[in-house]
Amino acid sequence: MTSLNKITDFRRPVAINLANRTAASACDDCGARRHGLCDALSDDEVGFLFRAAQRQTLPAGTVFIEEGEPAAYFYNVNSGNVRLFKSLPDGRRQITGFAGPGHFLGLAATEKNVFSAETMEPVRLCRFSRAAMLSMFAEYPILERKLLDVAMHELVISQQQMLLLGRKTAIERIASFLLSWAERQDVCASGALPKPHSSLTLPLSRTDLADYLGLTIETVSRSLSNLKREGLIEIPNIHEVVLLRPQALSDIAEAAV
Amino acid sequence: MTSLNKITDFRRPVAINLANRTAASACDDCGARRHGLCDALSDDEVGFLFRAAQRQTLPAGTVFIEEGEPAAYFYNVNSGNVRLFKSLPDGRRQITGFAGPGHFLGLAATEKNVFSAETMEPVRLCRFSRAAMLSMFAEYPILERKLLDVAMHELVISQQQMLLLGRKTAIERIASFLLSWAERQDVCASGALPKPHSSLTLPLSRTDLADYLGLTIETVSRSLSNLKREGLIEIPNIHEVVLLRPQALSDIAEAAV
DNA sequence: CGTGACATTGACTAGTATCAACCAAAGTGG
DNA sequence: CCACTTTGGTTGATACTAGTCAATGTCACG
Repeated sequence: MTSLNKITDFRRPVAINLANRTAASACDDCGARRHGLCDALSDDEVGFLFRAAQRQTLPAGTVFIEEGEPAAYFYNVNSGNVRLFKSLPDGRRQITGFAGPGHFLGLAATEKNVFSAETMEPVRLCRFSRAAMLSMFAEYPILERKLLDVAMHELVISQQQMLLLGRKTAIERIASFLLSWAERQDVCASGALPKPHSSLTLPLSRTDLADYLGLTIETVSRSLSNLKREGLIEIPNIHEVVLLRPQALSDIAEAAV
Repeated sequence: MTSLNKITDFRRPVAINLANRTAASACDDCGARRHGLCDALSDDEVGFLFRAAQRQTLPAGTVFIEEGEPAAYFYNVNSGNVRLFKSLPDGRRQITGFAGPGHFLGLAATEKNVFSAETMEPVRLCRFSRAAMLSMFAEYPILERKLLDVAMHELVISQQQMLLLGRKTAIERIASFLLSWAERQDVCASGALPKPHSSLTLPLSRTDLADYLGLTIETVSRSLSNLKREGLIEIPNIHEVVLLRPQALSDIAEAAV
């Protein structure tokens, strides 16, 4: 079914040497194989990507895209989480989003990067040069279609976030975040509320949360404490939150009247 | 300017096709013919679009896309300006952007509209059904690529706006807005500041401005007054602002240290 | 067991929202 | 043509949310 022989006949580009693995099997082990761009592709198509990509493994806290620098590469996250952000000269920071396995980075890139990206934990990713992207588009137009889908989805998220940042109160922002994060984690049915007592893991620090929601860490902490005091959530530990009354959270998040 | 410039170059020699003369000449008069999607197309291609489109003329204040309603159509603005926004049940509103001639609407659409659109003045637009869009994509894949560019540019804008809404003070938001609006108006070289005394027209009410910048009309008014008092701007009348010291405005907008 | 990083809580402040008065321009109708 | 109303904008007084500054708490780690 797949033309593995042909694929492995070709010489691989530099990057990390994956020794005696074939492209397809290497990608099979990848956290992104069934997500995002790669999910749109067949095994031999993904093999093409594999050969076009340079694979990288980065330690936590690495800034691998820097706002203002020439935008040389596109990235696809294989494992680990990444924060995307913009900064002001005086240090104020706004996190514009998070990217996990399968997420494609570089959509909002012009000649210069317009945002920065930093690993939140050890991260593996595939890196593509501009030229590689070109040839991939030429070879597999479906990628373009897929990227358009991704971009449109990003736009939807962005607009939600603009509403949150521009018009919601602190407690509403926290409630909104908890619900959206639960959805992201559960991949539950669209629109459905997470079931009560569903526990979610926050790989984010309070600082990240604050910079994502346009608040300070103190306000984030206080808001979470309020929700706890009101019995809407439980906080077993710093990186875990249990949603006790998702409906009540939703009422707060959407400012139900 | 737009993101994938190097990848997507749509300029083509203009070829007059007699078969589509009607369409081509009709579109020639259109404010959008040399912008956005239509700019990517030759005359006969645009003729195809012309036949696929339903043309509408709407009075000021018409909400023609409503958040939550089934997303049946895509739109291309021909003349006039449109505001895009999201609302909370209690009436709070966040304007997520404005669309003028040549702007394509519907990028952030899933099955349901995720935002609303309202005409700010009399508006003419081309309306496409979902089916029409699909057939257009099939016929002219270049459209998809162009849409990707548009979407990517929108993403860049969105991220800037998130930084503004999440982290900037009132006065910084106003300064940022004035500069970006001047750029939009002048279509000046990227990064260049508008020259002093360049006058800009704001077709927006203070309410629109407030809902776009995540402020109240009072704060907008006060911030403008402050800038006037400090001699950075002049306000000949409600809908006109003269930038006296763009550099000073820029220092405020970007929080220069 | 001490140290440092991160989180929570408290006291106070600042910036923006709210409420209200006032103003100017643009209708509207006698 | 001129009062009267309406609409949108500005300005002032006050309230309140979230920010700032500071002390305390918690946990992981050497």
